[in-house]
Amino acid sequence: MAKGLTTRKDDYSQWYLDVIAAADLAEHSAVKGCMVIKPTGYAIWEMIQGQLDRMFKETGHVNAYFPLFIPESFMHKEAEHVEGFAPECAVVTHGGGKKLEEPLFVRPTSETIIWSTYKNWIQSYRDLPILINQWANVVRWEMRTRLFLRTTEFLWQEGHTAHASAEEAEAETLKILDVYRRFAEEYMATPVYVGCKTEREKFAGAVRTYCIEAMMQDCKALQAGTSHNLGQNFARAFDVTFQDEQGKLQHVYATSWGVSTRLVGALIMTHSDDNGLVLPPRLAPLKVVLIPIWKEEAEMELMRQRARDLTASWQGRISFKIDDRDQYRPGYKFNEWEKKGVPIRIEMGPKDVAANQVVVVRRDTGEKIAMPQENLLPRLEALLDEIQQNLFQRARAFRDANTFTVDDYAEFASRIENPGGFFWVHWCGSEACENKFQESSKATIRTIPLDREKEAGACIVCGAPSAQRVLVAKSY
RNA sequence: CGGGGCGUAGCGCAGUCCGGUUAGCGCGCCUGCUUUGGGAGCAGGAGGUCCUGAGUUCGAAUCUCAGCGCCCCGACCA
Repeated sequence: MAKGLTTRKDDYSQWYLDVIAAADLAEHSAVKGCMVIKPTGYAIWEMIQGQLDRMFKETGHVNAYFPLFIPESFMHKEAEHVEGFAPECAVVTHGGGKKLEEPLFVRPTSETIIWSTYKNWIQSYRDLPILINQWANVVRWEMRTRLFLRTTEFLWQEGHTAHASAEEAEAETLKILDVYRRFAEEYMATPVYVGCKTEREKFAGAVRTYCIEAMMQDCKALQAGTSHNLGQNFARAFDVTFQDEQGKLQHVYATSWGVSTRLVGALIMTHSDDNGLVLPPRLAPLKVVLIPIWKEEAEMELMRQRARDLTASWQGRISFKIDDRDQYRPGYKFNEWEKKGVPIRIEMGPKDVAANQVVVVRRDTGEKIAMPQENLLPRLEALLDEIQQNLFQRARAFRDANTFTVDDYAEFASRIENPGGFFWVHWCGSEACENKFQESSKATIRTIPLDREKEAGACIVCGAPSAQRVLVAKSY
């Protein structure tokens, strides 16, 4: 293997794959389009899961689990849904050596199996709301796959809620959108734009789809999470009704929302550099690695002991590791932990022990800081916070520097190709004009923003009146 | 499904055009010694259905035919 990684400048896609290999996150499996998530990569997913799970529970949700298999007839009950998903589904036709009476779809998403179940759970407004999340795997037979960003099978969470009114469902959809935004910004240190998808881009079967969109270091957009207001579509398809307080029978209102292992890909492409993975401290499974250094064998046990003494009080307070392997030299270890994205490395050799200090190295900047050994833990915790903030600010500065406001179509078409980036443009709302964006460069409307000031203008394509700008970019 | 490329050791590759000793190189791995503050050095060693099948030939990694698989570029997508 080459000593260094492919650089982002030379070949961004190859760099992405190199980072995954160097950090030992995942590899291709024997099954086409499916990946093996290795322990180091899975640990990151567990950090993501842990925090999101807390946030879901704080907002009143509970976890449950529904089957992997969905009877074919269920898939066909919601017209738009089946049209959108059927072409990319895996279907089981045989079981126990016999052909099945009815084929079973491997879930591409669980709306249908869940709403067929909710039918039995809901009779009265008193049964509502239902606020359920499930952690699961799903399968979508994609034509082209990329590790973490798009694999045939992937891990995700999907929330499926049931409500008594359209207003309540909309409030839930937006509440989760805000959970996703907070998670992206405060934990992933990834700034996102929040907004609404166009009719063309919305989820198959939804009334409205909201999303968070992030910018990767190649200036392409990545949809990092979606929250759908499903209206009464699935309740109608599965005939799920409830009696309201007036005794009137109504169809139930629904939402669904999800984020996936794609977030690991987002993390990689937001922060990592040409030396490997860079992880935001809050999602780093391992936050500190301590590398004792010795010259002679006699020093080895001494330095190991000093390392254990130094960290004795850290147990249970911070995730750390002492790398005292004797078969590798310090330089090798420095490099290895850099590739793996550990936020803080501590070097401690005989010179440091003599000076009663350690050398602390930041992964985000490479800066080396001498720190006294006394009271080290609080200093490290403060530094982790600082790294977390720095990564967020760095990512936001990058995104802002590559986001442009444009009012002329020719200028847009030229600049989306080179240098690329995010573009705020006026759009009249017609699908014809929406398709036009794609002609120039495969760019699409990523989102109709929620949190930006409205501003009247003229559609950049046709000149018709526009009430606000939308975000256009090339995407993953 | 269209266009391109590739299957040789765990990984990356050379050898294939023009058939011929025991199939080679780098990394990694194992053993030993010397090393250890930014990817160590030396010595020894282990590891191969050359993608599969059939054919041509005295002889096939190499030539022929068929098949399988994977990767990259497009259309589909979290």
